[in-house]
This record gives sequence, structure tokens and C-alpha cells, in this order.
Amino acid sequence: MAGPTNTRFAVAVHVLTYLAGVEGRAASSDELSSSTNVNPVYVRRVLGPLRAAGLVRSRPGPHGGWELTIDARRLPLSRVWQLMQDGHPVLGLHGPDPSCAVGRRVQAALVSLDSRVAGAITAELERLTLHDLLVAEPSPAPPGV
Amino acid sequence: MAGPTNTRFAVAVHVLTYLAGVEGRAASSDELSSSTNVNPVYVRRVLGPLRAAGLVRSRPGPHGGWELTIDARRLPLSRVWQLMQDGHPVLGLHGPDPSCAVGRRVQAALVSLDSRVAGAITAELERLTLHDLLVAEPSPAPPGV
DNA sequence: CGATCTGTAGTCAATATGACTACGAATAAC
DNA sequence: GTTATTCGTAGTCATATTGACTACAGATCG
Repeated sequence: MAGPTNTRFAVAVHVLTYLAGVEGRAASSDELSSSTNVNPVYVRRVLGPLRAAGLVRSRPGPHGGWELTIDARRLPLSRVWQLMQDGHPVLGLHGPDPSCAVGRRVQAALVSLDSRVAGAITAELERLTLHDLLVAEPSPAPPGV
Repeated sequence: MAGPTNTRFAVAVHVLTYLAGVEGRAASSDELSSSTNVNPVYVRRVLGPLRAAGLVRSRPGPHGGWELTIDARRLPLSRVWQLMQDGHPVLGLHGPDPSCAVGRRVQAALVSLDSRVAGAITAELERLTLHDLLVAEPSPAPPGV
């Protein structure tokens, strides 16, 4: 189980925090790209679901870009996680032999377990809002950069 | 965040449940392969860490194979999960621009969040033992197989 | 010895992930 | 209107992960 190689949640949190920090003006996907170090197209693709959920707004054209449309204090990270997870299973599932009773039982148990684990993650992330990240203790700048 | 494509935990749980069900004799990786529907080599690779942790034992030769060496009632699934996870992050991380303060702050927050999420998952899985899977309500056989 | 099984290296195909190019459509400034 | 900016999205490509599969050495039992 080498961890997920998927950075969507991390990028989403990063971008939202960034937007919360520059409240008042819009930030382009190019600007967000520089801070996150991922491709601007990828930024736009990650932000798509967040816009659909009403967390951010985007506008094309000069002085366009992305803006937060929700109070950072009222945005728990669980919301972001759920939007990025989009119902996908947390625990990987296999495809056991359907004619094996043990296989069917384990499979059913794993599916139900997955919901519970997703719930546990949600509950844990519920306790932290975007605003908490904004006021978090800043890390020191790395030396020699 | 398309879920993990990794089935190690699922296979491990499946195999352990299977072994708990045939207590008394050893099951070969070929037999386990049939039930789980994964390659026998993969089964052996998944079981490696579980053996190292003392959950199972293996013996080569005729009538050899794998045996559970621990009471299923005393084996919480969290143990299995931790062994398969092996310290890997649960939330994917990105590599933000180190010269950006927001980036550093978010990065640090995500790392700490990851521990908390892993802890939440562990706590949830702690509540279920291998034995609970053994006595779980069996699913009905799928029709037409 | 010979059959059976594990242990492990190594190859391969399928899939996931993101970087990147490209271009159309929307918007603002002039 | 014209031009510059920025989003929206399709599509390609390199890389990494995953797990199937082959192969074979070593252990064990009859």
C-alpha cells in the first residue's frame, strides 16, 4: 500500500488556503500554479468540482481568475476531502471468486468497512477549517533557497 | 482522487479470514490464490509482512502452506491495515514551491493532518477483529454462477 | 530421490497520474 | 471593434504503480 500518488486533495487545500489569504482579488490559475508547483491546467481541473460545489468562483478575461466564495471559518476540510474523493473507495478492493463463500463475506465486509473508514476520515477532518490553516504556525523558510 | 488501486489490504484481510476458517491445516498460496482471485506470487508477497509480524507462519514442502498463528479474536483489522500501510501517507502530498510561505504552511499542515487521519482510520478498524468477519452475515451466492 | 511449496527476482501489460500543447470562448480595457 | 487576458477542455505523452506471470533456487515430506 504505497500511499496514494494522487495529489488532488493536497492541491485543493493549498489553493483554497492561498485564495483565502489573498481575499479581495482574484488569482489566476497561473499564479496558483506557481505556488502549488503544479500545472495551471491541473489547477483548473482540480478546482472544477469545488466551483460546482459553490466554494469558489471563476471568471475569464483580464483581472479574472479564482475567488473564494465562502467564509474560510465555515469550510471544514472534510468538505474538500469529500468533493475530491467523490465517493471513490478509500480502501482498495479486490475481486474475489464469487463462488467462494468466504470471498463474498469478506467482500461485503470490506465494502461496509470502507464506508465506516470514510466516515472516520470525514469526522477527523470536520474538526479543522480552512481558516485554521490560514492562522497555522508558519514553517521557517528552508535554508539555502 | 480515484480511490487507491491497491488491493493489498483487501487481499490480506481475505486471506487471513480464509486461514481462520480452515484452522487446523495449512493452505497453500495456490489455494489462497483461487479464493482471492489474485496470483499466488502476489499472495506470498502480501503475506510476507504478516509473517514478519508474527500473524501467520509458512512452511514449504508437501502439506506446507500458510497457517494463522494468532487468535482471530485478538487480531484487530487495524493491525493488518498498519502492516500493509507501512507508514505510507494516506493523503497524497504535493511538492509546493518552498519559497512560498503559504506552501510551507499548507505542507506542514497536511503532514500533520495525515497522521491524524491515519489515527482515525486505525481507531475505526480497531473496533473490528478478524473473528468478526468470520461470523459475519454471509452474502447470498450470486445468481447464475 | 521426487513431488510439493515457499522465496524471490525479473519481465510485462494495464492503468493512474499529471505535465504540457492547443485552441475556442468569455471578458475587460482601450 | 480590437486586443490581451484568462478560463474550459480535449488530447497527447512520460512516468509510476500495480499485479499477473515466468522462472528457478531452496526447503520439506513421503
